[in-house]
Amino acid sequence: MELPKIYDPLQTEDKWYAYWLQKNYFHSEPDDREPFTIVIPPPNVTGVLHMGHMLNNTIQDVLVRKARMEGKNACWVPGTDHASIATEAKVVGMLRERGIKKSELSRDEFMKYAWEWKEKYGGIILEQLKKLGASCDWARTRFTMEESMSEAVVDVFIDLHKKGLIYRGLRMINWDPQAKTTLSNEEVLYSEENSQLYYVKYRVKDSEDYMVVATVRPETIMGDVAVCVNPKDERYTRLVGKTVIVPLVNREVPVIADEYVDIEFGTGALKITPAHDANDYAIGTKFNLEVIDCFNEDGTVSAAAQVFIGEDRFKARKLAFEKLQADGLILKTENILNKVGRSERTNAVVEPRLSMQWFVDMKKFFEKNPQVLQDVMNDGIIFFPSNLKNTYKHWIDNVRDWCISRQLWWGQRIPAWYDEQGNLAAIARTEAEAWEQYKKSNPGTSVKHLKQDEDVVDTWFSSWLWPISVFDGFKDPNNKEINYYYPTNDLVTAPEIMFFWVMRMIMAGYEWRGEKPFRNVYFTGIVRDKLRRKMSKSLGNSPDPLELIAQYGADGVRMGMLLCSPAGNDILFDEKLCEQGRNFSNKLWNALRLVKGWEIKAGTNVGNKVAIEWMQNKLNKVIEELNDSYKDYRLSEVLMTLYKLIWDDFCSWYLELIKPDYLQPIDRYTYEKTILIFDSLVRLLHPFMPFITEEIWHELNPANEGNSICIATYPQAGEVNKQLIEEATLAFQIISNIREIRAKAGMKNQETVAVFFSGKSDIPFNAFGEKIIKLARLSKLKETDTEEANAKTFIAGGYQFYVITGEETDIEAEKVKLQKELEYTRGFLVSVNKKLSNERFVASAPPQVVESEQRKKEDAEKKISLLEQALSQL
RNA sequence: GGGAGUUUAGCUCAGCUGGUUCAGAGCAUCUGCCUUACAAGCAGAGGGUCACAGGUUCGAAUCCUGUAACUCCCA
Repeated sequence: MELPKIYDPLQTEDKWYAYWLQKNYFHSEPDDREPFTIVIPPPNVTGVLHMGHMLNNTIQDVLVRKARMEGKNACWVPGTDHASIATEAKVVGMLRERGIKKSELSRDEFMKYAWEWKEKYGGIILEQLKKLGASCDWARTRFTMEESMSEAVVDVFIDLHKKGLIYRGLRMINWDPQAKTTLSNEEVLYSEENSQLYYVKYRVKDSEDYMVVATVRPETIMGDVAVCVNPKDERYTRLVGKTVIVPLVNREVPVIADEYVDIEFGTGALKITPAHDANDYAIGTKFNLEVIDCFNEDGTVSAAAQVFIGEDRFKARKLAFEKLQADGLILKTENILNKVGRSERTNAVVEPRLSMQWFVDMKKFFEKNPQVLQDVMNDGIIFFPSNLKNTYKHWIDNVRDWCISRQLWWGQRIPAWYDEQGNLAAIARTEAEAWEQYKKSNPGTSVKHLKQDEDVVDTWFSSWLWPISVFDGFKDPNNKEINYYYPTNDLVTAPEIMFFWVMRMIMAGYEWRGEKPFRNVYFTGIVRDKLRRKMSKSLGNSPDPLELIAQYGADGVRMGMLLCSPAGNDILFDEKLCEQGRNFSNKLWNALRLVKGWEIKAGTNVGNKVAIEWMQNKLNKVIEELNDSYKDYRLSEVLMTLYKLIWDDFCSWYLELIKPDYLQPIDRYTYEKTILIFDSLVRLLHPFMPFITEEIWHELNPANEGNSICIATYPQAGEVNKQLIEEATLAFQIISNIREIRAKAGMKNQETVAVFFSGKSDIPFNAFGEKIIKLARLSKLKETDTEEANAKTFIAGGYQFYVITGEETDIEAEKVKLQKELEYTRGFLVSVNKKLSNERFVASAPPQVVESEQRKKEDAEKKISLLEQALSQL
């Protein structure tokens, strides 16, 4: 059978993925083995795979595949979240295309369309993950809006309310007066616009004095309840505590002082309109001020404003200005640039508006569950990288209550019920239950109907339950699965959602399971482009992952992503990285071609034993290093180490060492050992490059037919013969030195060269003598006690080598070279001696360090004497 | 405005509790090779005042202080 010269991932990847699914390797059921669990950070159902997902899921797959090979019961639970805002926007868009307006639909009708949309498009991203090779247990796929998970959400709401951890309160929201809907922060676009700044006189009561207040929104003057200045502002000290008269409505309001006010901006005096500005609202609350809402929901002036009633807010601005001017209260106007927020959908200027919302009382929650902070701080839950612990603490220390209601339909509807006047009547799952509750506390009520809250809960209010709810831990808190899989092992996610999601999962874990949801949290970086811009759809700077996979193979892309993505660091994505991954695949493939191309003859080539043993020892040594890196989740380091092991040690050294001459067969012993080594290498690499390793693993051994590398054993480190590794390193150094000399002398590859050596060292290289002759293409390698004339020389491992290139040696150049090395080594010796003669060093440095300095000294002295000898003989 | 973080080769990054095996890796660059596994390759080479300025120490990329630039989070 002929293997093609270039590896083609398209040929293998789909084939093996189908095979794995068919064999059900990724499915997990509780059993006696140690569990290894990861729950996927559920991607948004509206999403398509982007580079962030690629990175994140590749990392999870590496961890899961390794655990599976280690014999653990690996379970990776996939799923999606319902993303209320994004999905609702998509559904509205779909309806618009069909000529349907959301406002024409009932809630139930809308939900039908939404589910239709979800069924059609909601699974795309999961299918894409399969292309990447993700070894999820697909039978466990969950969705945050499915019935049982939604029930958990509602129950949790009710439970928190009972515990007094949920309350209803006012909050400033972004209101779109054109669409008459609330907007999330993400749906508001801010831009710099030209505005007028009006300087308005507010008369001081019972005085000829007045204050000047600068505002861009004179139409909100009717809602003013105070004027605020900075306490440090000496211009106004005399006025603090006095009363001023609000123009247009002649309301008497106090002058108050608060640090918040910027002395530099405008006149340093700020009018306080709690109903129409979030900061003003905060100050209003602090000073216990009245709230006067002077707009209706369509942006017209309300009756509460007293004047301009019914006029549009922009018209009212003009009218207010004219009236103020007529009253002689305008000092001046000024053109300024300020940030104006507009609705992403209607482009209407967003109106800050107070509205009743549901909140989770975070402070109380943390008081009840102090482990949420403590367990992270004392590494009960370990963060990678650990410096993110600071950020986590900072967040918790400065937490604000979590607003969980959203003015949308797509999501779990809030289980709150109101009477006809809009008073809260009950918190209950169903109308019947609500009714029963209400009647119990209000016997003989005249209320006829209860109405459920129109809002839904925040999507994060579903996601924070994810590690528990995917195992039905709410429905059935003591079931076999939750007891087995929870707490999960690793969570892999982006640092941006540490607060939105990670912290809240930890909260939920302690509140309802009394236990953390996961042991380790690995924070990936943000994928950026070469210009350090975040990859985003709107910038169009994100490559299509599926196209990348088509071009470089999933293995190539996985490797490209992981090669330079240390935990927590941003990764600057460059297609070149995938190219490197593809090239590596090809390298592996060609190593296979070489090995598979050999004709095998019986017997043992004793000369290869040293190479085989070296490679086995090197392998053991590297496995230890890999384990260390894995322990700290340094996956890019693991991958780089494997890359070098395979490319440099295995391909460049080992295969060249044992490779028979052209068209010559290989001995069975060497062949079999090589297959075993190769087998270990692909098993080590499998978590990173699952497809090509599966393909090669099958090619290496016909006995693997019907089996899979997915469940093959992960290689264990054996003992390491350090001496042998040192000998090999020296031999390779010698070879490289000779090659360099050959290259400089312009020798042809076929030409051989004679090499002599003298000197002694603790590290012998004779075991590799034959191999040096082979790889450096020598005619002979002999010890000598006389000086070889007309030779190029070098020193390695305490030996002096003479390479007879046949070329006239430039003695002067040779002298300069040796002199330079001699000087460097002498300088080195001086610094080492300085250290060793320093009593404080010898006394205070650890003995190991002193010992190694001693060794350095001896080596340097030896080298100096060799160099001096060589120089004197030139 | 408050907080956190980053700054090491042209690029992306390692460098754990200070000690010339600590100044590294990969990519890129340069030179020479189409040597029948691989030109998506082989063999070699060059490249850094470890952001800047002070300090602690026998010794600092590593610890401390300050400065500058950038990034992120919150307001």
